[in-house]
Amino acid sequence: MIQNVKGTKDLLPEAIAKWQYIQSTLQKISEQYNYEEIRTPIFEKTELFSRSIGEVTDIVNKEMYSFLDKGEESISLRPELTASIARAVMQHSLLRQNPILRFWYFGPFFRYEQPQKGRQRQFHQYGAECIGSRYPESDAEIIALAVNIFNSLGIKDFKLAINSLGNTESRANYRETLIEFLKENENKLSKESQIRLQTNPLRVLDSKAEADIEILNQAPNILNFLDTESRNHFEELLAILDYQGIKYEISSKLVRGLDYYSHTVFEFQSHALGAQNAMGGGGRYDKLFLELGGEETPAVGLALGIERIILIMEEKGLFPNLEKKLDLYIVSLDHSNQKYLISIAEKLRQNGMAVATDLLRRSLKSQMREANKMKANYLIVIGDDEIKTNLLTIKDMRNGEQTQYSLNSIEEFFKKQQ
RNA sequence: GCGGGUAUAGCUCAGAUGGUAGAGCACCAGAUUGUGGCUCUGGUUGUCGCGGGUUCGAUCCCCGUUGCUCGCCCCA
Repeated sequence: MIQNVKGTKDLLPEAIAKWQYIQSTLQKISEQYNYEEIRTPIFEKTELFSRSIGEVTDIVNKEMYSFLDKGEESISLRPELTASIARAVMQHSLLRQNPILRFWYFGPFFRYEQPQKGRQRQFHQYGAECIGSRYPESDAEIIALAVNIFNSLGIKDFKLAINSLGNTESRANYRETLIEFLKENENKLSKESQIRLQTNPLRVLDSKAEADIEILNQAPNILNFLDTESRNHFEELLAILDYQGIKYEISSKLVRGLDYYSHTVFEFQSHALGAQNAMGGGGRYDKLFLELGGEETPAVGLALGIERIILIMEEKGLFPNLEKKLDLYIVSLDHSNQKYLISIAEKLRQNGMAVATDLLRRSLKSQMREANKMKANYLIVIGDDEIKTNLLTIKDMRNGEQTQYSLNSIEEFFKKQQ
């Protein structure tokens, strides 16, 4: 039997109810913050991602689904959306019409990795991007948006880790000092970290190897290298968060994997997840537009992992009762009445009711069982008596009460119910 | 790319020192041929992941392989 591709999942109807619940919350909160939905293509030219995310990052190096199309052009399934949004903003000159843009998105993303808990090859992200402001108010808005989403979903048990990488200059200064420090301790570092020392030294800070952590405790702190501008930005942001009562933890070793971040970086972490404890994260990317060949444009963004949020919500029992109820099930005693039954079902659907009927010519008992299983509120019975008298028997499935009505008065009856 | 665990009915799982398999749930039908839920009765479903080896005989032992899963790396 042909099976789904490794790292992908089918979303069966039971799961869909949860997804719709989450999506409607995401849309509602996004709109409250005046963010507008944006949808860009599932695939882009590979170059867009390699230039933005960074050539040496794992995402670009080994995790992208890339292929040559029939025009011999290298195409990649999107591993994230920030680059696509930047591309769309530049391509349509959106900033000429509006100095500030607020977008949100929801959709599938693709990375070729070994699947494990909370990590798939096709996964889904919600994200928000605030483009055009260099001020910390925009960082704070993005963070508050995320906090509000978690609140609305009932997720309370999480940690907001926050750090500043500073601007290009202070980041470069720190990088040099860090390399010097790491080289002194190179032989004590893990193999992974020794490699990263060459390719992307800042990310050595992220290492989870115990030996590395001990060494890193002695490492220079990035926050001591922020210049005045960078420090002001960070402190102003923290002051806004304090004022809003948003709790955070400054973690000077938080360095996110994408190259384009500068100044603020942050991550939402939860213990409910396994090893993949980040349920969302983001940061400021003031240099991204420049890297992509556009004008320098300050921006800050955020992404949440939907599968991880669902894992947390399932574990904590945060989903409300999402059971769907059916308005009405129509049963017939004799299959020769099918045409009549169908015409009544159609009529009531046109009045806005959700109506189901039996398609297997089953016994009355079986039809009733199915109506019960579908949680139908009402049942209409059609038999010879009903046809003779031109009345319909309607039963309230919740209390078992049964009455007879003409078709017209049934329509009236259901109008009142709605 | 690397390491651990695991694979038996649609689902969750039992099983025997090797003699070709069960339970619960689900599903279907029935319990006064015009009435569901609770209860009761009956019923359907498996190449015991796949390939090879040992054996009179393998779902069980051995080897290989694949899927799933958890972890490393990295990320959401």
